[in-house]
Amino acid sequence: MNDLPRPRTRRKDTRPAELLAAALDCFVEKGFAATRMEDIARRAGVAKGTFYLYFPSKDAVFEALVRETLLPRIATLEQSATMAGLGAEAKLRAILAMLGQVLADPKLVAIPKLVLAEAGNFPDMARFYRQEVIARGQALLNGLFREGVEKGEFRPLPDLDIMTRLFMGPVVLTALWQTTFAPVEQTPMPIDRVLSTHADLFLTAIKAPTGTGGAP
Amino acid sequence: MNDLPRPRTRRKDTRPAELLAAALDCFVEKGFAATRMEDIARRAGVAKGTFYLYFPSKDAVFEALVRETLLPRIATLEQSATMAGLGAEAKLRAILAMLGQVLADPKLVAIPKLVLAEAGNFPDMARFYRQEVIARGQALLNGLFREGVEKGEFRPLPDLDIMTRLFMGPVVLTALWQTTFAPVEQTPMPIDRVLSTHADLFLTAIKAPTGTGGAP
Amino acid sequence: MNDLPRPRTRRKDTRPAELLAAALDCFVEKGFAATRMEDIARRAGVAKGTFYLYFPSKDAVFEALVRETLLPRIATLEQSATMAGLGAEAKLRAILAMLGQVLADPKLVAIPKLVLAEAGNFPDMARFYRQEVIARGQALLNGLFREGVEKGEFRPLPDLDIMTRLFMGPVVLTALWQTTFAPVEQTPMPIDRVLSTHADLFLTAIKAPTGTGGAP
Amino acid sequence: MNDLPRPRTRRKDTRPAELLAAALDCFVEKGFAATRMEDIARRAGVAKGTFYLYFPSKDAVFEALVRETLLPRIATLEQSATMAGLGAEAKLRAILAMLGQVLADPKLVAIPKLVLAEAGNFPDMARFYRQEVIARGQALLNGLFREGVEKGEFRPLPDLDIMTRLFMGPVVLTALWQTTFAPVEQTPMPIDRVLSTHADLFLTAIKAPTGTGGAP
DNA sequence: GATGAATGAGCATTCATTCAT
DNA sequence: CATGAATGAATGCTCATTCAT
Repeated sequence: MNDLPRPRTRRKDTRPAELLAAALDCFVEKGFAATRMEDIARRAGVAKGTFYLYFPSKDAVFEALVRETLLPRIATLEQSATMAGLGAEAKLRAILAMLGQVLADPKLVAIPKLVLAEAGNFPDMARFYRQEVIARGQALLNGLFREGVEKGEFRPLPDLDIMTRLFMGPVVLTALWQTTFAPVEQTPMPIDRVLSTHADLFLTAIKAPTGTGGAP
Repeated sequence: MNDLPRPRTRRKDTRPAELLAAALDCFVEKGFAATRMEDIARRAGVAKGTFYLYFPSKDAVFEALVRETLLPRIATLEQSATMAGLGAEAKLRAILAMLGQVLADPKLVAIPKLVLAEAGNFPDMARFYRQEVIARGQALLNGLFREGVEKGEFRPLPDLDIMTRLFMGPVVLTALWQTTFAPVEQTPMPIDRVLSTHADLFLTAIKAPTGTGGAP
Repeated sequence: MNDLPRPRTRRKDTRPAELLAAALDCFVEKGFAATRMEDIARRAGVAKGTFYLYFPSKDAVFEALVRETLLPRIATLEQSATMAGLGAEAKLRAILAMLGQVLADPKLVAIPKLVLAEAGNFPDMARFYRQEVIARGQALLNGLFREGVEKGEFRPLPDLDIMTRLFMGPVVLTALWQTTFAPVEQTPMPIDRVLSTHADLFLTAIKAPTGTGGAP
Repeated sequence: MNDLPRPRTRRKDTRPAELLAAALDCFVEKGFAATRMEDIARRAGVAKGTFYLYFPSKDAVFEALVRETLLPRIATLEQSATMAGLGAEAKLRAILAMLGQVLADPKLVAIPKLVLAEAGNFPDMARFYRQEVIARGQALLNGLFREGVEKGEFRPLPDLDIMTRLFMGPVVLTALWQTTFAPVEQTPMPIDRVLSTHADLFLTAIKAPTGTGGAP
């Protein structure tokens, strides 16, 4: 059909990103295993062989995808946690708001899901994700909870790790929902309301009793 | 040749279950795509061809697996919710305890994860899971929350669906953790403590204020 | 064309030999690298996949070919050398005659040539050939030369290894000729005459002077 | 980027030779099939595309290699045979000495071996080699044997072609050894001793009986 | 001339599925 | 019923060759 041999455009520098984007699209649609190299190539508008000029194997594409896409995101999150103005509560709410934005972007949510789905076949990547993404997120949140407790914002919290997990639970559930059922759903999940309700409930439960104010 | 005379037990009736069990084992270990029919057959102790006497295709095995394994579990959960003695709180705690037991069994948690991972390739199954598992679970929990509110146990809850999601968040997170990182982890997650802390926090936040004022 | 789906004959035991024969044919015709698995399969009258039921890889076919075909031949040679009746000369002539028969069979000569051609890409096989074929041949011939010297048949021979090489030289040349140029040649090389002339010349040169001295 | 300004020496004339040299290196190391155009190009210090400015295809490189490298060598040999001073024996020994030098150079021996290995895939080249190299060598040697017989140096030799082959046998064997097993061998073959012993034996066998002449 | 990014036909290998026994 | 040898479409990857720069 496409008789014209396609201009064979030369753009060594932008190619990797284009290819990763195409790969992500495919992985999101069909999963890693069901995606053929040719799918990715075609979607990127190049020939099959071109892919191998930039990535040595199908696995490598996946790893690059995780590395390139997740790391910057985490860094952003860490920075924003530091800069935030005042209380731990405010910071937690800010983080939840940010996560809400991530959750709204199907492509971004897709990557963690891919990692989960393929963890068994890519143990190295699971480890990488565990250490570079989850561990850093945990440290960030643990720190905020500790800060809140120390400043008297929160009541004493016996196990920070558990708090972190409970805090992230609804985020994870929402992420999964978005990637799995949202396409088939008629009424979309109101991400922001879920997360803000979560913040309200969760903070209510851990906040130090306010003006418990015994009078003299 | 046939050293062990392998009684070739005519157990046409138990076969499907055995095959499904073998399939589950394989899927859990290597994922759906990476599991070969031969793996399943060998694990079940039958020949490759035998499989096709009971299931028409690899996909069919997967679907049967989900159907057969999840439905009974849900039924159990629904029943237990009905029978439970008294308050909504008690029922919610009981459900959480049950889920804790499910979470402790790697095989059981594996199935939802498989569904998630393969939802893209098996839209029918995703729909099935959405309707038969999730929807029913949602209805169950929504009912309990409504009951709690009506009986005055809980304070007014504007959006029951959201409550249900927040309630399930930590359960989902734990499930994912168990199937994905637990194998690589040195210190296991204390499922029960996570869930009981969750119950405490969550219920604290939604319970109706107790000593409401009391007049002298 | 072949609409009838071919009876899918079952013959697990004869297959490997058939496949090796087909592979040898192909390798002889086109060399190892230029032979496609499909060529071999088609020539053996099976489907491509069937090959992998019996050999794990293309390389493995080659190795099996060398092992299966050469070893028995060497064993035969060794035995015949032992049994031979009397003098070293007679045994050497007998060996040459045997080799002449091998040389007349294009398939048999083809294997050593393949080994030579692919030695660079299959160092293991080169080593195997060096040790199992050449070393054993050398030992055999060295022994015969030593025997001849000790019995007074031959004059003292300072370096047996060199004798062995000189003895084998014309055999090797002939082998190469057969596999390389014979197909393109109009007048075939008279193998037997070459070898018998070789025997005459070579033995003339190493035989102990007969009428040793004797004074009148 | 282009750190070394690589003078881009306009040496259009020396290029082909350089490329052939690089190609030979590669072919020797890995064989024809396993050598990639990129290997050759890199070794020659040029870009892949540059190769195609000088040779139309990979096959062409091979053919050029054989043509360019072998022909001069043969010419040298022919000349030296003519010029040599006196007897046929001396000339034969001289030729053997020359061949010994060729045999000591791995690169030179590699070419005939490549021809042998690829004869099946390059019938034209095989024919070329047969006619331009082998036939001329045969003619040369046949001539020397005839000369020796006519001059009474050698005893009558019924079939000169066969003599030539027997004469070349050990040379061929040595060549093969050098290219195939020498790299893996601990004790190298003493080429010169093999060839000089060969000369001694062979000439002993064909020389006319010397002054057998008992006087009356 | 020289480059090297791009191409796509080609090949080894895998695996779900079939069917003669 | 059960088997497992046979099948062949499908897929990841390679590499000779082209051509815009």
